[in-house]
Amino acid sequence: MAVTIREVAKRAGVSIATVSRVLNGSKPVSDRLKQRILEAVEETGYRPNAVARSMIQKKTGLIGVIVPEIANPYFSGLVEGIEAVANEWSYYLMLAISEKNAQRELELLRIYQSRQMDGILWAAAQMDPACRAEVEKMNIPCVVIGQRLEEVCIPSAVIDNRRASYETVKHLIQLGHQRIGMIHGPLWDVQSGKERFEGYRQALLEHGLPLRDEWTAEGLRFDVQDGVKGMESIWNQPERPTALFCACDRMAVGAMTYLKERGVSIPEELSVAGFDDEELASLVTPRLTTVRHSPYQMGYESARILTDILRRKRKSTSLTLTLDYQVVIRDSTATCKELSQHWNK
Amino acid sequence: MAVTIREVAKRAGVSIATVSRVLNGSKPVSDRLKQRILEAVEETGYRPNAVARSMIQKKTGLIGVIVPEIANPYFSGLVEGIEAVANEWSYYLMLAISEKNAQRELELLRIYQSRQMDGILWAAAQMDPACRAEVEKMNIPCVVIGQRLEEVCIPSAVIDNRRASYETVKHLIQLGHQRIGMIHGPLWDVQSGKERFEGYRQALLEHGLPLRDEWTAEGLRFDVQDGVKGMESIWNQPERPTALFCACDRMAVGAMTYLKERGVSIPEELSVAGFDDEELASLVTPRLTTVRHSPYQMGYESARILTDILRRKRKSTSLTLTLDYQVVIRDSTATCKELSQHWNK
DNA sequence: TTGAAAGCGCTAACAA
DNA sequence: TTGTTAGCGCTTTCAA
Repeated sequence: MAVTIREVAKRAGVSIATVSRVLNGSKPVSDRLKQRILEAVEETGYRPNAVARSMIQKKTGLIGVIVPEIANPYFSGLVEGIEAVANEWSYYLMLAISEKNAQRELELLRIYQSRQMDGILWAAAQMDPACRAEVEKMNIPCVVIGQRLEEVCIPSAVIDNRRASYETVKHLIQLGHQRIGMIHGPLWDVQSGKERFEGYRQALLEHGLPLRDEWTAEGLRFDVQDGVKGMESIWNQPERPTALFCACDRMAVGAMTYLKERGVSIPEELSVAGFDDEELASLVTPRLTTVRHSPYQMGYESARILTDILRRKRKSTSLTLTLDYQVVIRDSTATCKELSQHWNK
Repeated sequence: MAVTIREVAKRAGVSIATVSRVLNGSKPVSDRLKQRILEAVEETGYRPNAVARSMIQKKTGLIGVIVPEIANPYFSGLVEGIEAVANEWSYYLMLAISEKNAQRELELLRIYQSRQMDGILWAAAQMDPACRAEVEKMNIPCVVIGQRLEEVCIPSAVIDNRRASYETVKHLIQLGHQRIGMIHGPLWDVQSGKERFEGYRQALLEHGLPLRDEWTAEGLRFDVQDGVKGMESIWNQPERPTALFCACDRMAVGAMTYLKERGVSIPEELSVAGFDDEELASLVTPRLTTVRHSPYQMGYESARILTDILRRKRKSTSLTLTLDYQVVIRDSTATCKELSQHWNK
């Protein structure tokens, strides 16, 4: 049996209320008793039961975090940013992984309600109707990360994936590329899948360039292997693109790996651009042109919004915080060879 | 105010005990009442208060996890492995980051006791005496990850870092290298710092090779920058090593980056080996020789030990689980040039 | 099969 | 300044 406040009180010869007051500094207690109580605490190794306290105070000091996965620098960076804010305001985190499974996400939202989280941070890959309904009717403040939710009264933090993709593809176009392919993610993934693809699509359309199925490939897991496979299918087309945009750096690196193994030189024969600017991007050869954004900052800002709400510094109403990004041009993209040959004529 | 069991009971016209019995299936309840209660639950959107339940049952179903950092593939892999086990046995996780700060680790151990964790998983970078004392006297089962604790009665999971380093350096020696340097981590980091350095040291000594200060460098953060700086100081020595062992892949990649920028070819002019085999290792050029081990498995196995203890399938006594590793030879290490020249004479 | 009532360990209102 | 006591929301005896 763990030591309780009763035992400490008995040992110090005071009432449990006095012990509580000393430990919480909630009311003045004479130095003499304080001394005795502190000694009794020390002797018994008493640790106040935070569960009992939560029960009375109707708050747990806990923030529930839901991420699709964690062994991915994007989400681990996110969690790190969240942890920084939690630490700052003395909140503690519960962490669960949804595996991008809507059923599981719903279950987790319910479990976090049951467990009386003070707030919830939810990095949602998609936005399932049942989950959305749950979040809307739930009476725990929740910030959704990576999903715009303007129609409902839930704050969220995102980056403008579509615009970032658009700009990256535009960079390729400005280098003279006319045949631009893409390895994209699953389109049900609203943020990194759909929006990034749409930005690509829009850039091509607006510049009157062809959007050809043979030059696009879908990867389901945003990993290196997706990039290898995607590149293989694209590279085996009779007519090849001169530039490739990938929905994430890992896909881009996979594509580069495929090409390197075949002695295709980058960017001479194919320009490649990625997205995310993870550490990897500047370590591969050639260094990857990509979109830099900060998952840490995303986590930090989302958690700030949540703690602001919890501290009643802010209302829990609709709000979409759009964070910055930056297209970082490195060595994997270059002027289109065909174009320069054209000039040389 | 959130809905309580009282409200559900009133609505269904039964006692709160009956509601509890239906929701927990703890005792038989007539179908008629069961029906009414389930409806009332549905109508009110009642979510049982898990905090109140924990209070009575004296268990929370929570596992407290402490890691030094999370935006690092080693620890995020670890957490993923832990999560898999937690999920399997319906435990939930609390996650906190210690930033390798012993003071903070102690605080976290106490907070987790206060918060009534059923068990604790602690990835300790060092082993501070105060923390060790806390863990020993604590009456919550704890598994320490990455620290051998045979003297105390605490289970732990580790890999044999010293032996893995030894073997990697031996691989370099077998390639004919006689002048072998190392970029190591801080020596207070028992696992990745001290043990890996000792393995290197032992290999040199046993083979009668020189251990020279000018060929070793210490990095404090196990990052790419540590590798760049370390390589710089080593490469600027009048006499240079022909091979380099690094305490982690990032350091190795940093060293390679430094050399590449100076047009030094790897492995011709310098063989480089790393440790960890993170994804990065097989994506850089040349692909890195390194030590493969699995943080996921480490997390999984540690969590298994803990859940076994919690399910009373295992006693909470001393036990050190040593996981496997494997030296993966790739393209960044090759026969010592000086040796082959020697042969060619 | 059901209900009444006694706590779990603590905080906070009320009394002294 | 200190102690007494009433719960927080639930599970689990015990009795009916």
